[in-house]
Amino acid sequence: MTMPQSPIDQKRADALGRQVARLMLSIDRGLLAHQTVDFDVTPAQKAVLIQLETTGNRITTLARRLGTSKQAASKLVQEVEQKGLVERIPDPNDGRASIIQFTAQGRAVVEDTVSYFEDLEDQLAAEIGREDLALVKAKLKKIADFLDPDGF
Amino acid sequence: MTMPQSPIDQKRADALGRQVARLMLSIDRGLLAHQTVDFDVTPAQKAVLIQLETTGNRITTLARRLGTSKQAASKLVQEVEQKGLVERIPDPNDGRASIIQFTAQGRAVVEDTVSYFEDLEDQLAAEIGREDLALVKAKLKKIADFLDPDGF
DNA sequence: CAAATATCAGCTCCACTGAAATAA
DNA sequence: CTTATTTCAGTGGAGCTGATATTT
Repeated sequence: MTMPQSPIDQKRADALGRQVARLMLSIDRGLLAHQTVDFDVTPAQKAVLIQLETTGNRITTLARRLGTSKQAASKLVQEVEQKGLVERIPDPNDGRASIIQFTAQGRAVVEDTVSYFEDLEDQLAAEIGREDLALVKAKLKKIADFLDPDGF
Repeated sequence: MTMPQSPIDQKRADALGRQVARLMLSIDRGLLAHQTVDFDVTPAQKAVLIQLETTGNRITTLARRLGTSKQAASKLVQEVEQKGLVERIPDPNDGRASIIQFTAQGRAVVEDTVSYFEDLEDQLAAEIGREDLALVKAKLKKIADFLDPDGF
């Protein structure tokens, strides 16, 4: 793993972006390994589940948050619906619109994911210390808010 | 931005993964905005440029690092080659193999990216303090090494 | 001849878009 | 007429497998 590197490659390896990308990949793989059932969702479908609030959202809202067209969002919701994770219910206040909601199964996946992150953070607290982890989380949030004030 | 949320949505929003994902997106967008020239590389092509060392690599090495088949890697290299960012030179020690190297233009892109990260880290140091940034970077590296010992 | 390197050809899935239809 | 949504048709990205050429 530790090979001789050119100075510029060393800089590239040490860059903040590299560590963040590695972390992202690890978190993703860890989550996949944690799921007892294989839900077999594509990355875009997963993004829908991430952006969907447990209180329910409209297609238009999802499309805006996903940064895609309503058509694409609609199709992705359809796919996730067929997997039994969400359902559409007619909006009682607007006959044209529908509300996308988690099914009981979908909500269970969300709760499972939350518990994964709680476990992960426990592990990391054991590794680097609870105070340092809290500090890292706080600073990451501050950085993310600074770089992306309107972010999700 | 601050809307009433269900407790579980609050937990989801606060999870480490969320902050890391936001950061990842911001870094990506910032890099795109920083590039004066539009190189118009696809995400997969960008992954090639990230994994390629300035000392040059073989297709087989790239394929392993990218986690794809050699065929897929070969195709991506071809595409990036057509954009003038890398070139193939025959391996002097192995007539079967070739070495993928950055062209002068490709190397300029790498150096530009490194300078982007240096600027970004200066900005972040101004925002959260140089010591805290150093600590965050060190802890992130430790976390990444812990979760992904064989990582890139 | 067997193994390694790389490429070519053909195929599939995914994600997205624009245009058009429907309903409120 | 505008808004929300869905369906249809098409596009490009990204990956795979199988077959082939070349060199070691």
